[in-house]
Amino acid sequence: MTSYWLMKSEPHVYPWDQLKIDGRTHWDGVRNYQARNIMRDDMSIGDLVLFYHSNCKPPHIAGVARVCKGAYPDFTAQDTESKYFDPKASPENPRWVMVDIEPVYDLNPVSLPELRTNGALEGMPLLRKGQRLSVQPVSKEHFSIVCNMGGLENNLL
DNA sequence: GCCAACGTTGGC
DNA sequence: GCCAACGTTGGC
Repeated sequence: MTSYWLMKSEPHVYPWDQLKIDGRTHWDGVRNYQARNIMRDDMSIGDLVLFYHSNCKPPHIAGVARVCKGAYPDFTAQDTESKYFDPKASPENPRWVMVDIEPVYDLNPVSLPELRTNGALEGMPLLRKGQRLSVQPVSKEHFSIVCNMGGLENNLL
C-alpha cells in the first residue's frame, strides 16, 4: 500500500536538481520527533514524496520522489563535525533516523500561492497556518491534484 | 528583516 | 508536570 508524503528542503541547502544529479540521497538532518516518527513508523519503500522547496520565492513543489530505503539511524547525529550533531545520540540509541529517496518525476513548479488558491486542496497540512513540519502526510487525492497541477498525467502514479 | 507559530529546555 | 524563556522555521 503506497502512502504519500511531502518533504521540505531549502533549495540553497539541497535542491531538487541536486537529487536528480545524485540519483538518490539519504534524508539526513531531521531533528523533529514528529517528523522522525513519520519516517520511522509510517514510511515504506515505494512511497511517493512531493519534494517541496521552502524558504525561497515563491516556495514551490519541484518534483516527485520515491522512498527507496526505509528508516535507519541518521549517522550525522553521531558525527561531531556535522552541523546535525546531537550529543544525546549514540550507537545504542541513535535517536534520529533517515530514509533514502530517489527522484521519479520532474514537475513544472507548483507555487505555494497556486496551491493555496486551489480549493480542491483544502485541508492539506502544508497549507495550514503555522505548520512547519518538514515531513508531512499528503492524501492520495491531494497528491494526485498537485501532480496534475505540475503537468503530470494521472496515469503515471 | 519581521514575526507568528511552534518545539525544546530546564528550573521549580 | 508546569510553564517561562529561548531557539527555530519559514512565509511574507
